[in-house]
Amino acid sequence: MDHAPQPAPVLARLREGFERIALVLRADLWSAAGEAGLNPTQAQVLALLAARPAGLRPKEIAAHLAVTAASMADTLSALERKALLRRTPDPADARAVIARLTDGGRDLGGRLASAASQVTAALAGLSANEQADLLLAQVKIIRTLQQAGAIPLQRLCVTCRHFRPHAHPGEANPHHCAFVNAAIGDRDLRLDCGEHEAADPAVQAATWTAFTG
Amino acid sequence: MDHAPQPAPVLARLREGFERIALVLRADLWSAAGEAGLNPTQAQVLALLAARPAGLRPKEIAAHLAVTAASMADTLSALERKALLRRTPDPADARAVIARLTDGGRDLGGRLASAASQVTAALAGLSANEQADLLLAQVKIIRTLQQAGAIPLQRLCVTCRHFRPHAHPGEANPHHCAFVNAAIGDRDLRLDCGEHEAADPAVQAATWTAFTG
DNA sequence: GAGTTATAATTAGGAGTCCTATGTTTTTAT
DNA sequence: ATAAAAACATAGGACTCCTAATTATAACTC
Repeated sequence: MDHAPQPAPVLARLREGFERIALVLRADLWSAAGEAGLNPTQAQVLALLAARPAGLRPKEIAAHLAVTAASMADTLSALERKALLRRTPDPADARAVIARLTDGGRDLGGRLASAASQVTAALAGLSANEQADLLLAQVKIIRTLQQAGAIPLQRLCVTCRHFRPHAHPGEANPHHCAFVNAAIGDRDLRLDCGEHEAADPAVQAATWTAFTG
Repeated sequence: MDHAPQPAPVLARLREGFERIALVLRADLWSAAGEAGLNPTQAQVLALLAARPAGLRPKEIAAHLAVTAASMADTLSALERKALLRRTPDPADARAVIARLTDGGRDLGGRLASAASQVTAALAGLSANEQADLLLAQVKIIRTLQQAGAIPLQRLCVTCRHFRPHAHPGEANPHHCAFVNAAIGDRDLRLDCGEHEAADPAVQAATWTAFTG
């Protein structure tokens, strides 16, 4: 009869795994940002806005990074001081503001978004199939989080009106993106596509069924 | 001829996925910690030490959480002020100190480690197979990070001298843990086992080959 | 064994995140 | 028209997190 300590349930261990990896991501961010004279939060804002040429409102940025709007105001002021970002009035709403990167900010943000990372290096050790499965799992998790309201709307292929799941059954790249008019596979799925256009809720549900079915 | 923007390579998108999930983890940590009057860093220390009854040195804690020893001294002082932690001299080294949780700290740390989380809820939406595959991918990533020196030594099954990969070939739980003397499957792999004892490097390599091969 | 170098921890000083609460302005609802 | 709601900013405060310097001990080197 064994009396081993009770192992944590699998869900808790999976969360633990994400937490371990998250710590490395944060460390990577510190080193990449530090070289540019920034801190992690500033770097995250830059990387986010580099993918959003039209800019975002402070409130939206705060939601994406899971901080309050007041905290984000601090960070935006810091970035504005460094001439990496500009806040301009929103013509559509006189209360609001749009935060956009300056040319320098866009440069730096792009570099940060594609900076080398120890996590990226570790991911390279997985096989192509493992990478595809992992991306698929991430898409499922992120979609669930989005549906639960835990994160703002994400620009995922699987919620996009251009996405046609299993349009090419049996082939290596079974899905299709009507925007680029090309066949794509699981490993090509995007998490933040600049061309994303949200499909109708009903269409999204049907797409999801077809995608996972 | 299409001129769509170049999609980020799959490794960058996988990292992006981890970053999204990491943000939710951080938000979860804020809410769980906030109810206890703590902040995320303090909560992480508590959760880490709750699994280490023997305590850890400040330097080790700092390495686990990827901050400097100086920063960790701040946090340990804060926790000591709240009577959740005590620092005692290390008998083996008069320069050093051992940080251990008080009874109250252990209580709280245990509760934080198993607190509800939006990520856990999202993970519940994956099938049992997907969960096992995801855990397996995490183990591979974490082991690679460990080997690269990006994170301190982790107490993984796959580096433990009690672990016998594929000791029961063909069965649902093919592996075996000699410590608890029980068959275990991929979904039972632990990331921070209290009973972990590191195997010899040569044995670790052989175990890994047998495990993945 | 004496002297040098390395290590563990902390403190000091400063920048900056991040919170809650409050205030200001504009929009929307009644 | 008035009230309620929303977007942003500021104020005040706790605390993280960094680098650099300090103290004490340990571990080498000759």
